[in-house]
Amino acid sequence: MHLRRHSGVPLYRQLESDLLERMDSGELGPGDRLPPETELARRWGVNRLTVRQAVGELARAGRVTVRRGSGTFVAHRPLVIAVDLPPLPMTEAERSSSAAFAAQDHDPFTEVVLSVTDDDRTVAELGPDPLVRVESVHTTESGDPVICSRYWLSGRRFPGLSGSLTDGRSLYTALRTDFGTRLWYGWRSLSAVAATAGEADALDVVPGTPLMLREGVNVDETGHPTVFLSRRMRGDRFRYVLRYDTDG
Amino acid sequence: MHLRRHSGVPLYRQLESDLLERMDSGELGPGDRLPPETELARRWGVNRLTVRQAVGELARAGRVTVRRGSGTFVAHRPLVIAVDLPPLPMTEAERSSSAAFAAQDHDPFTEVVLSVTDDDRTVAELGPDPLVRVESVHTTESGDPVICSRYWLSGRRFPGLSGSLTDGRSLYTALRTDFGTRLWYGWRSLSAVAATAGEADALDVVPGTPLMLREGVNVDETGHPTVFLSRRMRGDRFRYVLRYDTDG
DNA sequence: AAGTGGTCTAGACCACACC
DNA sequence: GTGTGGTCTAGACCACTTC
Repeated sequence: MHLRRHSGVPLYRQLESDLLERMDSGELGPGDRLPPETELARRWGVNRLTVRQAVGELARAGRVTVRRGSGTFVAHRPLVIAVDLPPLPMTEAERSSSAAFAAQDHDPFTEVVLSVTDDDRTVAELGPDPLVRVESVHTTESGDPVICSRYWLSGRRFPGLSGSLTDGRSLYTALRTDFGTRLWYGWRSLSAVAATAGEADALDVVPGTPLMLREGVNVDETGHPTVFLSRRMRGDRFRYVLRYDTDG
Repeated sequence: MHLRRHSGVPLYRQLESDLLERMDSGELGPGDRLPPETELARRWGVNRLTVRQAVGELARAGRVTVRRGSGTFVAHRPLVIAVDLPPLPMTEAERSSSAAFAAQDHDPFTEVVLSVTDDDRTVAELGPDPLVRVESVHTTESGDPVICSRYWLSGRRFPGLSGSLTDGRSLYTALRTDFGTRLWYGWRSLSAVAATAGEADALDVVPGTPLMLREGVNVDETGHPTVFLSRRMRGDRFRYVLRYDTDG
């Protein structure tokens, strides 16, 4: 690996990427100890503080575990503990996402589609079709970006989707009016993650800021999984509330 | 304000506390610009990097907004957007929290009570009684601390609670066996926050790591709010799953 | 004792925002 | 242009873990 100085990409981000690649390729496995910071600095020809900045980002992202006096270790693949809530009644996806903001008399967000791109990634949930990825940012009335979303859909089922999204319509509106597809909630999951550099940029926060990650699948009328979505919300701006009936 | 060097408390934490106090006292109000980093460094007699470390923590915690080239500003009180889920049936708090881990045949966590202390704080939700605060840490079978919890209860209603918790019993067990109180879910909320220094220490992560914050109230048989709880879970280890019935 | 990460300094240059 | 935060360096000392 070689570092490119003055390339516009900070050195510590390049180091971070390098370490991530090594972890993803298996060169560095879970439980392995990283070389000491002084050694990494020497090997890369950078200052130790620069190394520390890279390692700090990885630590907040949960990819490494730092143990003072002992070393920095590749984190084990997290054993994710899924907490299942009781099944909820299936509701129409678009309508109920607005209905959730009961106190408002209109949608408090402006959604702007940033890009519609072909994606070679496939999502098992949606089958083997080539996917189209839609990226958008939601902004409050006062102009703060607070949500960034990614949607994946079958490119085969929704040909020419990008043309439907150029006039500022939301994805769900386009799917209903141009393709006659109405969507319903399939499942949702909630967790907490650190903002990457790109997400931090879009949401106007510093990298590492806690975001609430909401992933899920929307299904069509026949129950077929149709849209996979991944939404990140500023953790300090959103709160999911579960109320329990106290009549029992 | 004066800084104490070599006091065991890092300088940047002292700066952080000082800025927080000024924000909480109203001396620095929402939207106000902080003095430039160079000015803060000069005024406090520390290096600019030390100031930056303090400001970085505040930024990840959402207390300040950093704008490159323009300044650092006190964040506005976040307009929290509450997303209400449909009401769920009230269930017994202890039983269903274990039942949520359906795949397991036993509770996968060990809960250790760290402290039981009187607290002059009051929680409106629980009434005017003086409160007792219980702190605990939950550990997985492999020994990883993954949850830290705080509970607040009426000290008047549960006198001598600390004596009931010394033998390793869980709070709910103690309340049932020693006080005859069974608890039920009232409400819960979910959001994402940054780990403070203390939480980071308890959960073996670096400060600023995203945690899932779950707050709520448990009620007794009569529906009376009885326990306020605040639980922080490692964001990379927990995932809440909501399933929707697809039979409709 | 040796090695690790944690904190802190002094100084430099750069990119961006605002006037 | 001036001022702001963003990045980076060289060097130092400390606290903790491990042997």
